[in-house]
Amino acid sequence: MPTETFFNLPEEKREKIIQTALEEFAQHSYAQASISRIVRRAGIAKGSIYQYFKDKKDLYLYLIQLAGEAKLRFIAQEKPGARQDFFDDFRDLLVVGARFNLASPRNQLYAQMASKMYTSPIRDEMLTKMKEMSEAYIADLVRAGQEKGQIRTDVPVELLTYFLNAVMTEFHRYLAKVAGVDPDRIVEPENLERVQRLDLERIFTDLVDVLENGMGREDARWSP
Amino acid sequence: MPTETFFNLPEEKREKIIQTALEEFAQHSYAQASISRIVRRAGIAKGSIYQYFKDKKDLYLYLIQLAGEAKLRFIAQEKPGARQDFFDDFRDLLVVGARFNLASPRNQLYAQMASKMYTSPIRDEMLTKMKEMSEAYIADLVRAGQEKGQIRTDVPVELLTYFLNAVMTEFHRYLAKVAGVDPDRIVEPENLERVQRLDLERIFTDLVDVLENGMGREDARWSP
Amino acid sequence: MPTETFFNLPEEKREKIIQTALEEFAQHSYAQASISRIVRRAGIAKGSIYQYFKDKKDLYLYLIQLAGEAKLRFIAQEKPGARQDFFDDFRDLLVVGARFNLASPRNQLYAQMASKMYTSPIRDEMLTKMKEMSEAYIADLVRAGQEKGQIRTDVPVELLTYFLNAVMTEFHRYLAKVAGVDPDRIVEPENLERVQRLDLERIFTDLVDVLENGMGREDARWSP
Amino acid sequence: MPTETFFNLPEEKREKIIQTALEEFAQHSYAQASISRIVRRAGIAKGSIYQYFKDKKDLYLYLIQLAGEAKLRFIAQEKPGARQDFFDDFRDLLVVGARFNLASPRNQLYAQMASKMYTSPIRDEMLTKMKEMSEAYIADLVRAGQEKGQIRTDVPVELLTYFLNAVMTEFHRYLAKVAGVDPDRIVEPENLERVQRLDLERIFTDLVDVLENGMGREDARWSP
DNA sequence: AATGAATGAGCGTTCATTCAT
DNA sequence: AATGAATGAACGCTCATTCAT
Repeated sequence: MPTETFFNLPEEKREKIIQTALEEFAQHSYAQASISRIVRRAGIAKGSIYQYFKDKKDLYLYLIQLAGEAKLRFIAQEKPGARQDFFDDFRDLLVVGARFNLASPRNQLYAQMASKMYTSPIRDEMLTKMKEMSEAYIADLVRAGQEKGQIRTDVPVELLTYFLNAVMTEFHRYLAKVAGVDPDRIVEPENLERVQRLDLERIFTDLVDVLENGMGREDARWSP
Repeated sequence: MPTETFFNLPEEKREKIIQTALEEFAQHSYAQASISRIVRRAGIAKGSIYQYFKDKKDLYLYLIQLAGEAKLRFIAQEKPGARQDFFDDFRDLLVVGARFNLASPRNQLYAQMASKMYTSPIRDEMLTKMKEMSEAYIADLVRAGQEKGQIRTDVPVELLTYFLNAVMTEFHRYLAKVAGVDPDRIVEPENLERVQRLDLERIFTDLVDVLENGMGREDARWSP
Repeated sequence: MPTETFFNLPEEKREKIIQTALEEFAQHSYAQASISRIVRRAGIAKGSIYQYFKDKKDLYLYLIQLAGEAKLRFIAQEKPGARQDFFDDFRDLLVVGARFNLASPRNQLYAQMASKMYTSPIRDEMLTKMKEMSEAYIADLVRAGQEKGQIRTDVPVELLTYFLNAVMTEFHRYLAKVAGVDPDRIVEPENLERVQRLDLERIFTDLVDVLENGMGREDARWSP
Repeated sequence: MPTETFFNLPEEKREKIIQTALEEFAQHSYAQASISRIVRRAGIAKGSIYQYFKDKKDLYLYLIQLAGEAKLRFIAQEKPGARQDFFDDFRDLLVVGARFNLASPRNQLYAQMASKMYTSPIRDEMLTKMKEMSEAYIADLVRAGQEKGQIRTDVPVELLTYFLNAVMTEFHRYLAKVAGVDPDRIVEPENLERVQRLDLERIFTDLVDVLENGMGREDARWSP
């Protein structure tokens, strides 16, 4: 995590550094990301970055953390309270997640950083914990859904959780695919716009419908 | 592709090189994978690797090709012919895929290499073709399933394809999870064994059941 | 061209680097010149040279530029203004050129770098321009000489230009020869001294006399 | 010099090796010339070249020697015996030299190899001797010319020798220039043709006329 | 606190040459 | 005699990190 020095920096400078670093790490893999490029583009001295962060890894982890926090904050704020129906809730989750990503270019960067969590070459306790938390959250939802009698109980909860996870993880690729956009260049404004123009409501509805029929309790399915 | 020289090498040496290179490239991203490390661990001279392969990229592509071939060969041999039912076929696909991965540590490496196909920083005709083929293969299956009246037609085929893709892509993570194993260390023999001890039949059956109910045609569902 | 960093270096260090690099590039062809050798002999870290110059080519071009500038500065300072007679002017050119080369070992290095201009494997705009300028300069002199009626017009101007060029290009070999010195080791102080002790005035006079009789207008020749 | 083994080779193979090596060394500087490329293009084993030549240098020197010999043989055969007039003789020398170069692509390669003699990075006794011989040859001609009263004696013989040398050395550049051809690509057939189409007779006549007036004895000049 | 010069291990790649067969 | 695999030093260059000011 950053040093005290970093937090004493004038807001603007701190922001510039974060923005630049986000762009760098979103665009490149951890190993390919270049500290030199970051300081050059942020207009600060090479040595300074090491006054703010212990090393490359430290900066990287901080960005992921920031991303996670931003996402959580957004969700806490935007997500309607839990409703009665699991699938409605899950749909809300997807909607809010997508809205987060599309809300601003910065959020797209956050989204990309957050997704690195799962494939990062860095072994780190914090990452592990975040990963576990997000998986546990889904698992809890599923379990609650089962208890409310909305989710079938004849397959293990882990399987269903994995299912939902897979769906969420790969979702942005689907959107990119449908929008005809390179999934790795989704941050670029024109690509972002294209995705925003999709009929997301419709897509979500279909998606959740598939899930509902696959995962829902027998008698809950296809009753008109 | 490798030089003639490489194929003239004694089996054992060739094998050592491939094994070492597979481990290196499976463990690291393309950019991070180190030729120096490979030769050091394979016990050959730095110059030698360049007698066998044009350059790093050449070696990398060869490994992916090897992986693809091995997988195809396995599938051709093990997969029962197409049956009447889409979901039975898809289940076969998963079963055979998983059996391939678990058949040997080498196959696990192959599987990891093959999966790089989708995220490789290398733009190469062969890779592109392989990727397209595998995506088209799933889409074709889905379309055929719809024609046979086994798959619902009220959601776009792309959505269903994406679904299946997500399931396949993330599947090995699920197995690792259930087996209580670090997904990135699945190659290690003891981890491999743990996964092998899972009741794969049961897992597959459940998984496909979920899919069948989510994706199948209305009247095909839940018929006892 | 060098980075700002380079110019911020303490004079002495900068000088050491330039001197070492000049020696390396003067002694070897571009391809054979070794950055490793330069840094070793200059006593700096390998990475440092890349803080000062973009790459090998950048360093090389800088040295040539330095050489060109030094020579021009010297000429501007030492050369008497144009006189009436072409051959007097050309003699001046030779005199000043030779004086430049012999003024210091450094200048000898400069002279060697400058001469690389003509045979460099590097295609570079600056080099091309310098080459063209120097060729055009001679051609202009010749044409002016013809207009003033001092140079014969019955042979093509290109032939005469080539003549003068050949004379200038090979001149330093002649001096070396007469001084009994290896032309490739002219930079070494003792060799330099030997050449400096030659009766240059006499040599120039003879040389220009030959040229004047060969190239001058008929009636201008041998008039006592 | 080559080993006995080399001379025992079938004519055709030996020829192939020489031709390929000539092309390589003519096209690249000594350091840039690549043994690997030579053996690849000559279709022989890497090790073989070292059965024929001690090392790269040995091969290189042999090629220069071959070139020198070929040129001498050509001259001995084609050059009219010494005539009365020095300048006629020198003109013959140029004519025969040019004819040699243009006689065949192979001769162009020889010519380029021979010219490397003067700028070679290799210090070798043979080279030194060849260089000295060719300089001495010119010097002898000049001295004889003076004795016959055809060359002025009021400037040192070395100066005149240097003059003629410069003229000969730089001559091919002049031809290339006039023919509008890159001097470094003169070997290529189309460029060779362009040079061949020049009015060489006229060029030689002009050139020697300039020399004659510049170097000839006073009373020999401009007598119609 | 900020600077930016210095460092040196490491990279992929090339090459002439050697050596076992 | 011929082969071609093996070698390893050397190259230009990059990089995260350190350190003196």
